[in-house]
Amino acid sequence: MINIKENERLSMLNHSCAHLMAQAVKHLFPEAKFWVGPVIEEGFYYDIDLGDKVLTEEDIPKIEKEMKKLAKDGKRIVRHEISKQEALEMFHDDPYKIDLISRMNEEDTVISCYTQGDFTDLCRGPHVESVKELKHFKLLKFSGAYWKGDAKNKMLQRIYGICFENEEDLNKHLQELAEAQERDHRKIGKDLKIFMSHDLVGKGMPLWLPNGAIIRKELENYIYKKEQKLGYKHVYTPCVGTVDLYKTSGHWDHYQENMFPMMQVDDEEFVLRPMNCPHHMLIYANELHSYRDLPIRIGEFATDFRYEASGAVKGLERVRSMCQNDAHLFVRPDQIGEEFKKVVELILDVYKDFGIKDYKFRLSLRDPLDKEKYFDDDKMWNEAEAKLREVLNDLGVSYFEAIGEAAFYGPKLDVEVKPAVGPEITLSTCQLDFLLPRRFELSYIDNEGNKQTPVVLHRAIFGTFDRFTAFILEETKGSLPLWLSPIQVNIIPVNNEYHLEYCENLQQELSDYRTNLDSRNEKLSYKMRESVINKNPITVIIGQKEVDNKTVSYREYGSEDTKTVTLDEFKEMLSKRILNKD
RNA sequence: GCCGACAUAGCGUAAUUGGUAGCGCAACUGACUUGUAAUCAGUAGGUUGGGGGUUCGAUUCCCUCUGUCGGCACCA
Repeated sequence: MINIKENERLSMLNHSCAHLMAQAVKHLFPEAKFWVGPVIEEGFYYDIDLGDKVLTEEDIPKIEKEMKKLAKDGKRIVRHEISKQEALEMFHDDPYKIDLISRMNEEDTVISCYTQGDFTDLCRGPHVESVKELKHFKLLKFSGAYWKGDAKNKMLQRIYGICFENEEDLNKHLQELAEAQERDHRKIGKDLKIFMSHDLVGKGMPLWLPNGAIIRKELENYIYKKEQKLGYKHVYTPCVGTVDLYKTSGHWDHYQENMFPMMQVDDEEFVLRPMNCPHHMLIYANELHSYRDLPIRIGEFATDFRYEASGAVKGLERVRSMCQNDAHLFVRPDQIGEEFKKVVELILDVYKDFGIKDYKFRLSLRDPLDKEKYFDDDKMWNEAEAKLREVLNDLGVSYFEAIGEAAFYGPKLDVEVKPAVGPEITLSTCQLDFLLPRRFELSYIDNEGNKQTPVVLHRAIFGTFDRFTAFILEETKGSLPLWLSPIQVNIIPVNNEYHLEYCENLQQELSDYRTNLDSRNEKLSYKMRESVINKNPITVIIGQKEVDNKTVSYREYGSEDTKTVTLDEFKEMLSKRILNKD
């Protein structure tokens, strides 16, 4: 999918198109006042205050029509540079522009505006020469958006659109958007019977169907083995904890609103756990540790519950009950670099196995001005952030920094990916934490017999099994690799009367694999169609030829060729592909 | 949570300017016994998401709840 922002010409086109849209909106709704209209990866948007007018579905084509009309008039787009005083006068009746202008620094900012016909907008530019260049656009969606991105502010109306150089590019893009809907994990999850939900169970509480359960189990086995080899110790801990547990960790203060409400039982107070760090901290504290024992790596496939905002819930991607591929690494300060490196290497190793290539590392830092969210200890933060940066630079991975994205207890490295529909999500994470070990008074004994506080790395490779499954369904368009596929081999006899017995024996021979024998009284082409629709990776066809020659004929998903091999060759092919995560 | 839209059989959909709903696939029964993306015939399946209101009459109009979708905000 094209990134408009990365292309200079398209950026200019889209930004100009935002102005054209604003002009059209102003014509149709003269009371409109405009906030900002930036270019984004997906095109452009404009945030607009329309007073009491609420945009409807019917308004969008009207705006588009007006835009086309304006583009046809072909007015030139003219830049003026003005002083701050002039700008304040020019936009005196527009509180949004006044807000923007008054925050501009007169000395080092040139204030410019652009005029096209009867419409002038405050803007840095640059723009195309004339509105007549803006002919191949589409308004895509509209919604509410808080002024300045702050939920405490008034909600403005936002219209999204995209503009291209020519009609072919536009149509191609619209086609791609339609195709993205097809790979949405919610659609695939329904079609392939991977998960469901039900009103009676509740929002954001997916039910994993048998096919989904197989995928999840395979993922669990896969990562469990990897973690075992890396010295992780796996544990099981309860899904509830006392309120005091989370008061100790600090989560209660920070996330109470996003936890399921407290349960009072007799004189005790419990919550469904939203994360597992406190439980793991206490497991660490259960023993006295020598500096020689560290690092200690405690892992768990842990079900957590978070009362996510109703508007945030989405398929398996953002849920209220989830299972984390969680682990906490208790390390000495001198081990941070090495352990962190191992986690990043594990992430890269896993992504390679899954063929995930399109991701970004984000170094998530605190916002030093946000004293409310972030634990107030500059020394600790500076140390942690410097350490993390150092580790990343040593590793040589490219990353970008994001202020205000850290956890309350420390900075983190997040891996960001783009789902078929919607904004980027975090898949994997590794977080550096100097705070919780202090809160839980964790310690180890150093080589001089003194108590020291360990450092904790919180990490999740898959993130949650839920989200990872969602992502992998979209990556593969539901055509899962053999090792993950709920049904690995679908066997179709040409004729039940003559070939079924051979098929049954074959199924016996393949008992190490997940097979299905389709013995319904239907035509081969009918069953083949279904096998393809279900995205079975391998469909075996057994007819008289195979029975006579004692062979196996099979077709792979996405191919129309049939290969015929001996049973041994077939088994070897299966085991090889599964081993290679092919 | 906020703004907006939507909710018809297991799934995908049609229709009703207010007179209680059709179709395709799937399911079931029977026939057909099949060589690589749909064999034929028949049967059954709906409180039109829940509740309330307006009305002689509501699936259609209004309110409300729940859920879904697109964004915004949030995301330990």
